[in-house]
Amino acid sequence: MKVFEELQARGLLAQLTDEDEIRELVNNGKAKFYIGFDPTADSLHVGHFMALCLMKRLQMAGNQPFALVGGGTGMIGDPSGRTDMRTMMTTETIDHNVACFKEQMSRFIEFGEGKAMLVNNADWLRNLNYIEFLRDVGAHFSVNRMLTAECYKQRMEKGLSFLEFNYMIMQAYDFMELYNRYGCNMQFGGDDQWSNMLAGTELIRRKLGKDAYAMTITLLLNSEGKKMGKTQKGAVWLDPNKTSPFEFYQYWRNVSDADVLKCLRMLTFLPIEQINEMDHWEGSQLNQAKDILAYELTTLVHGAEEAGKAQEASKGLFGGAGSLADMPKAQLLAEHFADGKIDLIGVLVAAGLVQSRSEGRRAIEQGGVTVNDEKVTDIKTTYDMNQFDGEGLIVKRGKKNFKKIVMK
RNA sequence: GGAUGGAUUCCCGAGUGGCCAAAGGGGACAGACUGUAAAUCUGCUGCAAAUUGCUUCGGUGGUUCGAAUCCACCUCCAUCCA
Repeated sequence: MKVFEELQARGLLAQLTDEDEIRELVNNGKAKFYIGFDPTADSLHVGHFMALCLMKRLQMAGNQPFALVGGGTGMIGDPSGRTDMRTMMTTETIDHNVACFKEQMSRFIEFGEGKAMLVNNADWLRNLNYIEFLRDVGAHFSVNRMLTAECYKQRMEKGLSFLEFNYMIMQAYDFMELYNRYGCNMQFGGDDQWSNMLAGTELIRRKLGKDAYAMTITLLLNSEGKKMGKTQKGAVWLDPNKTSPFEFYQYWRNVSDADVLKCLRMLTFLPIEQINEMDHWEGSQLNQAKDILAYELTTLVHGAEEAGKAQEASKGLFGGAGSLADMPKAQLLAEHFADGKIDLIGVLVAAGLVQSRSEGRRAIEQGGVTVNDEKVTDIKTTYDMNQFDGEGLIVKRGKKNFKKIVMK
């Protein structure tokens, strides 16, 4: 199976400008394509991960990828798929985020001579001359047409600033710039980028009279139609300091039944045949599929060692077997104690298991807290300092939040 | 620049002088049931030294014994006119 068919079989492809042409180039390793990443935070997240995997797959098939970080477009903010305005970031923040992106990306993609290339659109966007740019590029865009683009629809309700309205033009200009500089004639990206990408192919056709292609990958939505990789606390990050390997593992371990196979297909590098086998799995057997998914993804992002630890810790806590050595820990300091004692609420707060003492009180009163597997319902329970010596205590809030508490 | 409507807790949204830490819904969290899933049911959802106290209804000042609610000014948003 060639790479294009592989992508198709995994359900990754959403929209294409010219299927035959793209298949031809991609399958023969002749494509030069780019994917853009706007530095909206100081770490990549799961959405970016899909795009990076796509890059990797295509690179393995001999194509040349360009990873474009948006040091310039980040100054504008993409209105696509948003109902509210993006907060404006300072140049310092953007540059910092760009640096973080670069570092994380180089762990997934091989950069270097003849391999993948990393470019930053700040290099050509930040110094544009307004008047020249308007005459040169702006003249080729019809506002009437832009307004009909899907990515602006939602914003027509809530309001759209002129700043953000220009985002599409910037992205189109990027595409043309990469075409001119490197002969890059393909752009891939998330499906929400479709109209921005089309703007690029059209600009290239009008300005240069050349053909360029665009292809989008399916957005990873869960069975409820929400973007995956987001939790209530925010995105699932690839940076281990923002989302620990254990949390990362748990996120995928907990996806709903309806989404496991889709995630395996779209996110992992397991052979498609092997995944199709799992299609017959039902009921509790699907639990195994979730374990495979979680392990595979954690390995890809954090390495086999961390994935193994996360898996062991999970089994220890949920399955009985396995090791508890690598479960999340929290340390208490002497200053947490008064007269050598600390109450349970204080422990919960200090360990970060609850946000406030009120929340801790509630959790205990509702029977949601266990210490070393024993339910504690008295909010006045206190502990001595020496109880946290050695192995310490395992404190659990709810079914899935726990920490091993030890003394510093 | 002009006219009108609006800003309430994580989100939507009720509340137009005291009975308001603020209805209802969603989400989140906890419990039961389960397979670390979904669905369902129950509880809970500002903070704390916790039958009490403190801080909160865009901002600042004012009226009042008392303000989310009334007044003034300001900021932001939407719609229409230019």
